[in-house]
Amino acid sequence: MIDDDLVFKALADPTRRFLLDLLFMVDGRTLTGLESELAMTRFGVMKHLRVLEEAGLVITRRQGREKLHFLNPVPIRQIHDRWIDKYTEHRTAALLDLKRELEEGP
Amino acid sequence: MIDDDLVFKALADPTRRFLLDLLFMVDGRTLTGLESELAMTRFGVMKHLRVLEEAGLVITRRQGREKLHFLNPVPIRQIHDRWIDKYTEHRTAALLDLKRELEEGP
DNA sequence: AAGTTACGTGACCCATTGGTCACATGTCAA
DNA sequence: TTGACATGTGACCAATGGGTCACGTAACTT
Repeated sequence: MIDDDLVFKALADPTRRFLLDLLFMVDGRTLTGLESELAMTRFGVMKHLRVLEEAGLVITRRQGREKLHFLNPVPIRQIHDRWIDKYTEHRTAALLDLKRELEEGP
Repeated sequence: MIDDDLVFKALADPTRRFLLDLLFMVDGRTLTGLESELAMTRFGVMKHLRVLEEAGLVITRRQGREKLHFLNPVPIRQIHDRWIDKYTEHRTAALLDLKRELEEGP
């Protein structure tokens, strides 16, 4: 009941979700590299990355004077498993596939 | 980029997550019924349910003077699909199964 | 050694949010 | 129709959180 709070709080901000999107596309990026994609100061980005790291959504590795950031998908999967049991999983996924199909057209 | 923000903001609060847990166990509950399980005023619970409803995580149906609340798992599944692609899904799920097994013991 | 690059810390300001209360509306039962 | 029950609204207060800045440390380069 404690550490999952960090995960949800971390995901609550759109900037942090965008950072996860960036890492989802290209993993192992550096702070200044990520900063260049955002309309924000380096300090703001650093704060957000720190929140993501403390939540376990981002894993870091130091390399010289650089700090590399990697996306960790495990907490995301845990969110899924909390409110979707194995029986309704197929149903929900099928519903979403149908929804996407209808929105995208033929 | 707009309505998914409501979902994540809604999930950011522990009380609201607990409300989802309650609905995950017993669906279709009423406001006063949910209030009795929380150490909070009815107004606080009402506010939280409103946030969940606007996010689409809870679907409601009026029945006389009562308002029934149901859990909607679709947005949860969408979160999952955003950062876990189909290729790493099995790997992540297997990793979590292993983690649970180790924590629960033999 | 000196300059440059990359990351880090603490304090500060403004906006948002969780929670409560006084008050109000609608609905069922006798 | 009177009273009890279930839900709603608006204002209000304290606390949290996003963003910036001045300043500081560590590492690569020449």
